Amino acid sequence: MNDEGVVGVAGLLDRATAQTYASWFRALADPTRVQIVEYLARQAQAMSVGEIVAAIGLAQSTVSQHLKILTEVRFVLVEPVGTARHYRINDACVDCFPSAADVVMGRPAPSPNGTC
Amino acid sequence: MNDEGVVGVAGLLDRATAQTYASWFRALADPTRVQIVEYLARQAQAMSVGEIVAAIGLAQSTVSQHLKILTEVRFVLVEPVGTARHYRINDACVDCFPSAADVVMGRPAPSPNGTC
DNA sequence: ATCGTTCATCGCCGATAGGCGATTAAGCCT
DNA sequence: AGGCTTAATCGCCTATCGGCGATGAACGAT
Repeated sequence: MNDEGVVGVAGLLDRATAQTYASWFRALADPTRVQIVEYLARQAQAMSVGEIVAAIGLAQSTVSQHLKILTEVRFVLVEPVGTARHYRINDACVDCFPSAADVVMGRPAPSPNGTC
Repeated sequence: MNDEGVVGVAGLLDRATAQTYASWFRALADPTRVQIVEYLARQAQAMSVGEIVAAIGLAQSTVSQHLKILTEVRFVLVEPVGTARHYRINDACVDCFPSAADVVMGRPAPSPNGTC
């Protein structure tokens, strides 16, 4: 992303990286989305929208909108199954999102990330 | 926070915890704030608003507003020094924020957190 | 007391977010 | 074809965000 290690000479995090990280954090800036992601992360198999709606307890349109936001940043992946759609966590993000949190907190991530 | 490990029987993350985490993520949902936090995290000593304004390149009122948001979630701590104010990273958050990211991604944090 | 410096706060703006009901679209099944 | 189920999209609402200039408050120095 940047040969200098994502940090410019002035000691400021690369703007593009900051924007990417901010988009990830914004995707989780809502308690409902935090619950959805954490819920999906602990499920062995993918879940339908109906199941997620039942677990969350908000309107179907609302949950669908949250799922759209989560898929746009690829925290969550979709697969159409008949008339339903199965949502599951993106395992790549399970690794690289917490390491982004480390970077922001001043701990350069040692692991080879770039998958996300 | 919850004897069952922050996760209810239905397999949903505790709403209060989700709200707290969401407020943390919302504080970093802007690229400028991501840059400010990462910048402060790599500084040995606290920085004045003027120095941060110079580094960021936005209006003083804008930076001040961002700093207010970051202090409200205690990612950043303030100390008045004469007519200036020195901002620095909250070391406790350096530990507990990435572990919150782990929790959301389905990895229960093993470390004893509760400092934040 | 007055000025200069440093920073927070206010008011305004356009843009975005989050919730909902209603509607549309896409598959399945008779 | 017709109806049923599932889920995305649309439109509307209010609320919050992010940017800015201008103003105000606190302090040090003269």
